[in-house]
Amino acid sequence: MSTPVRLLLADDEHLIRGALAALLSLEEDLLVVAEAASGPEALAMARAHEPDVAVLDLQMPGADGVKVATSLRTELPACQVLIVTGHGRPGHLKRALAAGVRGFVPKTVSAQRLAEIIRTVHAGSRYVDPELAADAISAGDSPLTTREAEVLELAAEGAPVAEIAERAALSPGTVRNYLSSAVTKLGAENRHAAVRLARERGWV
Amino acid sequence: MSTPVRLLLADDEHLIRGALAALLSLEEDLLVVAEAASGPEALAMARAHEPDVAVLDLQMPGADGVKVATSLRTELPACQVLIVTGHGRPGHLKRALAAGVRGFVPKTVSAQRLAEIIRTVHAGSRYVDPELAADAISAGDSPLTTREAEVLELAAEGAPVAEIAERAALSPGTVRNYLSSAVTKLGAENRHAAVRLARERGWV
DNA sequence: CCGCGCCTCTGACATTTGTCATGCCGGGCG
DNA sequence: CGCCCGGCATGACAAATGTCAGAGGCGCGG
Repeated sequence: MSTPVRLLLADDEHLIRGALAALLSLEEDLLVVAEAASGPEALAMARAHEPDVAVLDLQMPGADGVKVATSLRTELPACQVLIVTGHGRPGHLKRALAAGVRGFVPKTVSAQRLAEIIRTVHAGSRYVDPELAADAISAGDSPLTTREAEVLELAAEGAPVAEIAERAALSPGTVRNYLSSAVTKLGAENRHAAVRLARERGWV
Repeated sequence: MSTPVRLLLADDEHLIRGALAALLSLEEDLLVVAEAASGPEALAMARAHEPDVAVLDLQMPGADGVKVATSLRTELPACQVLIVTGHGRPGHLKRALAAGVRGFVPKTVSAQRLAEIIRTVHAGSRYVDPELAADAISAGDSPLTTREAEVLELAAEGAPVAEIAERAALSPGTVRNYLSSAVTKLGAENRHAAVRLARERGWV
């Protein structure tokens, strides 16, 4: 155990981040070199400190964990990314993995486990929480086409068809068609239930 | 400082709870005597250990922090309740205060501050995060009547009017009237936007 | 006691949806 | 090359929603 693993912690909740930093610092082979409270800040900190492992919260102001991971992938290829999340939605895991994230764990793990996982990730292996993985597999891939997902996303705010049509530069009729097919594919009662379902599965 | 303040920590995120317990234990006058990961568990722990202060997360499985606080109020009047929350919605604060909660803080505070606030609450004072308080004041009271809120809540899942009517034991026409008046009061485009608004303000 | 606000319902109407059939275009694939 | 799929659109019809007017009952405060 020569040089310690240099960590970047990013989470918008001060309480959590501070507590985490303190706990991880107790581990002799881990060293927290930077902390951030938002996506952009995390990126800046990473550039400045070049950590070995970045522990990112999935939901942060500015840019979410996956977006930050994507940027890091090209800017600091040597830095492994580990995503920590409160409520893990299946789709997020998929997106994260696609972005080159090496680890994905829920906040329900203990600090002990997290430390181990950080070491695992730093060693070059991947680690995905078994339960989240199972969810992701059972949820399967999104059956929605690009446009269907796009329209569904716009519908999420409860906007009427006319507004969605305008914002998506589509005819109102087309919007209704997409909405309709999305609703059918998801087996939902109506567009709003469809939005809920798609959200739950992380497809939007 | 003769006897330490006995604490109950309740949060469904292991990582946070553990980290918090460790950090707060560093304070000489604070002692974590029990931990819980859900509403019911928190209640059981409180009964078993009779803590001086209960630090509860707002969102927990089973029963949320406010519900737990309400129960504690009658069962353990000596136990002061402090609510910690991730995203503080104005309405929640109001509900919490009405339930006899003594403190309400966002997770963005530092552990240091939290320790101080715990002491404040234990001493019998109240503490509410200034920013959340400002939000709550500017958001004002809910303009919705009991039934309007009730119906809106049922509508939140995207259920059709017929189902809402059945679940609320009302006639479909009445449901539509309530929905309509709620939508007007909130200045929303339609029921779904109304649900979003009411949620943001913590009125549902 | 009277009025007011809330709860409840009905009926009617305009508008917004959901659903379906149908058509055109363009890109990939056997 | 021909076919199918996805994107895009129209038109038409049925069903769900939003909006209004009106009306009876109940409880509370002036």
